[in-house]
Amino acid sequence: MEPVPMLLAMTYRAMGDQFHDRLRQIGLEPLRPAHGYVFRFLKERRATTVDIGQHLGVTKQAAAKIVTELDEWGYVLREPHPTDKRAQYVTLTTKGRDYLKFADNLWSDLEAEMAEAIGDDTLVTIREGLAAYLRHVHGEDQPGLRPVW
Amino acid sequence: MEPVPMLLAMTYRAMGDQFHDRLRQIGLEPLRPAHGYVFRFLKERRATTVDIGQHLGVTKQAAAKIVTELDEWGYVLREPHPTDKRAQYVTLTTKGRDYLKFADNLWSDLEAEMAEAIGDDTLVTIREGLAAYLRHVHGEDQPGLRPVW
DNA sequence: CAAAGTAGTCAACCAAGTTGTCTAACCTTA
DNA sequence: TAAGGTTAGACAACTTGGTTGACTACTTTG
Repeated sequence: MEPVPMLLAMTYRAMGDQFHDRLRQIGLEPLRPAHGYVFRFLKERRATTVDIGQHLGVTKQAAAKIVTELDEWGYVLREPHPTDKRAQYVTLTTKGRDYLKFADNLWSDLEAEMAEAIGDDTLVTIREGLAAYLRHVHGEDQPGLRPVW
Repeated sequence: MEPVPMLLAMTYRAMGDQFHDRLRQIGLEPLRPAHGYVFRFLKERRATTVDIGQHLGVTKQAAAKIVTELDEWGYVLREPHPTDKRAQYVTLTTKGRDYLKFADNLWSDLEAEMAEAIGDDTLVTIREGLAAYLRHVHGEDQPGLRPVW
């Protein structure tokens, strides 16, 4: 019997590959997973580079590289922090929000197909089961998002 | 609602981190995931470097590096292929088998804890659900194992 | 107000992959 | 059975995406 993490890794890759394929099929430039996760993070809150690094589970330097890329490509911009002169808030541009919206739709499609393949209730159970495990292991604070192969 | 792949990635990492921590707590040198996956692959079959690369989802050159490491560390050895003079079979040494056995016990422990945290039946559903999805997407041939961050 | 801590940047480095090239051996197939 | 295409493995150069370390400017705390 295969260990659960292998199943997780394979499924992660399978879904990611499909996502990636369809994105470029449509002609939208396929960013890396990290970029998408940054968008999603910024959608809900204002955040500094350090915050982003923490969320992704990488160093602030690595996060800074990603933010710089996204900035150059026009998906985010940096604005001065209102009270802390060292810091900057990174925020989504309209282009960034549009990309996220589009990607979310694509994810929905993929999940719908998954639900069709394995059953709606099964998918719900997977979702909730994994979430529950993460809460159990990590309590409140989010774990690193990056898989570390 | 978070996309499923994020949950997969976070869970993969959470379990992997725990595994890693306990391994070194015990004093056993913690190899990388790829090494463990190679052991598991070799347990069941004789395989060449190319086979291993395919299984992991990397190029044969990348696989060759891993095999060389494992060889130097004494976990595997290469023996001549009986009929094909170009090829070599990679096989587990006793040290390799011992490591695998140990790691498997550790995985069992972790899964048992997971089962306790989220319920036995939930874990079974996750297992079978993911496996079913993979069959649905990939048919018979195994997908690449490496997550590709 | 001094000391310790933090955000961001720069630079050097490293790990783990990639592509490309080559040789020797293998597999048609005509 | 020779010829042309394919394959296993090795070697080398390179790319990617991270790391650690050092430093400045600013902030927080005692």
